[in-house]
Amino acid sequence: MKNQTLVEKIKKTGGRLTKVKTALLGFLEKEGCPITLAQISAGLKKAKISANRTTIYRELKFLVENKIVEKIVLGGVEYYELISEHHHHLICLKCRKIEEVFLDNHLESQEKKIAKKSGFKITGHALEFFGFCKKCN
Amino acid sequence: MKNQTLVEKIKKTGGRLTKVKTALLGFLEKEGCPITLAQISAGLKKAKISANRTTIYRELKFLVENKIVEKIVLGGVEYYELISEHHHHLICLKCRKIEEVFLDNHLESQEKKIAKKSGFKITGHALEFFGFCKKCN
DNA sequence: TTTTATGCAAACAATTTGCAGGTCA
DNA sequence: TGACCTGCAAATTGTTTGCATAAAA
Repeated sequence: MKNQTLVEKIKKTGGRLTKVKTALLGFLEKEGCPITLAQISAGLKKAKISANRTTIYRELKFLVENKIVEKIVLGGVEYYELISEHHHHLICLKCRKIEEVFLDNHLESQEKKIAKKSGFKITGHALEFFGFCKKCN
Repeated sequence: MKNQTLVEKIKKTGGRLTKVKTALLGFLEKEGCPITLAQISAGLKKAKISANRTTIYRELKFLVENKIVEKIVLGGVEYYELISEHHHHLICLKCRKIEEVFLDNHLESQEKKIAKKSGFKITGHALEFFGFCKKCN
């Protein structure tokens, strides 16, 4: 884990910088895109940090509750990713590769229109694109 | 179940118009928005169609496989809805009410832009808006 | 009558909890 | 040291399967 703000965030929660937490955050940071619990588990094992499955569940729960990590569902599969600037996802339906997408705030006008029509107060949105990546196409 | 095309769709699959299937489709039709398995289960029970949980799982699986019903995940919760014209969802974070939203601008220009930039061939997208409905706000 | 649907119990899988011992600050 | 973290086993929850029976076509 290189990101200093992450260390600060953990400290603020009262949590400790344990071996597993450090490795887990480092892995999420390195990947830079949403990854599954299975990938996390495998990644830690590969890095010789053989954390128990229970511990990983607990650690992820802690990170999600403290708004350091976000749990998202893409195409029916659960992923975890570090919380960062608002963005969307581009998912390959074949190899499951996931890329981040940044839009030039194009949904705001839509949101306003929908809010007016429906009476909802809109606080956020989620947008994913599905398709096939360069390799798989 | 009033929709005749649904009956036709079922016939085409070789499936039978059983008591449970009829009630299940009728319920999805009546609701007109995504509902959870628990809601389905409760709804059937209320209508005096006490289907076993196993049966509901199997029935929904059948309907999803035959592209009559779609399984979606909104804010971490699984829902089922009848497959219909492409649309998006508006979800109340408090009472969980879900409304359908139809956009005039179908994100096509965005998709083209992203496709060009990323090399992905984009085949679809999912968009949800979160907020608070008129009552809860 | 023949094939598919259903219910029950049991199997299976995923996730959570209790507790004893280990680790970090 | 004292509070938190970890691993193990057991409990819980959610979903699927095997099999005998009931119902649709």
